[in-house]
Amino acid sequence: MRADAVRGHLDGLLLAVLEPGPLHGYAIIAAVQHRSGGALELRTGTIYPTLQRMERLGLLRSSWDAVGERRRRRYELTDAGRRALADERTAWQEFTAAIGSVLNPAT
Amino acid sequence: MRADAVRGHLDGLLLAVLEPGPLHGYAIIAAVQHRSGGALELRTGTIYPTLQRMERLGLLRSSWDAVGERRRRRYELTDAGRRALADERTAWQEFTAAIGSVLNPAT
DNA sequence: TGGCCATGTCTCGGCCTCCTATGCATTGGG
DNA sequence: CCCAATGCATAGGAGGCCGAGACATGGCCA
Repeated sequence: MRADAVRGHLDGLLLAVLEPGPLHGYAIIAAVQHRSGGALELRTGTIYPTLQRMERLGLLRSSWDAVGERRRRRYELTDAGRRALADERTAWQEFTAAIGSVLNPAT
Repeated sequence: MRADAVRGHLDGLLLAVLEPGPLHGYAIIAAVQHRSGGALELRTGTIYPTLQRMERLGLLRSSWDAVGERRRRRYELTDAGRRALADERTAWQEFTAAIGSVLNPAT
């Protein structure tokens, strides 16, 4: 599948994989890949700016997580993020219904 | 719904509405809007360059259709276009399965 | 012990694709 | 008589993801 097919749905993906609990960037990529059955391979150049933007919007909260000398940034959902995730799920339903009914008309 | 949400799926939409028979540009927009239940409103600035590109690719064939003094360009699928439509439908299934399983995990 | 790969975060430029705005022509209605 | 709807077309702009690369740590293996 074209890797950039996630365009417009990236926020929902990130919110969804963060729903069960906090993750850091690399783990987010792995979680998306795992939950999509290997189909979606996000790039670091894609998600880091997006995570920062989502934090600016108040959907995520981040903190540094020290693992020995190594540090990694741990992202977790805010309440606004959970609401945004619900909205993304609704929008996804409407989106697939709209495109799907054009692509495969019921008639 | 965000109007530019069709990004990446526009070709499939156009191929799909042309499947039953030839249409001209304005009618294509109306067909997409109708079949999507009013959710998808494409713009002329979006579809005309796309139709030209798809014709260059051999997916469509066009001819001038005279209605009195007015002329309009009638687009129809080629065999390659029908194959491309089948591919788009397969890709759509894989796409929705991938995003959907991340957004709403079975577990 | 030295090097390489995996892990991990981050930035910048580029490009694809769709949008907005605009122009132009014909036809019909108020 | 003018404006709206129909109809085609182009140009410029912008958003969002990608590719490439920089940089640092830690583990493995020769």
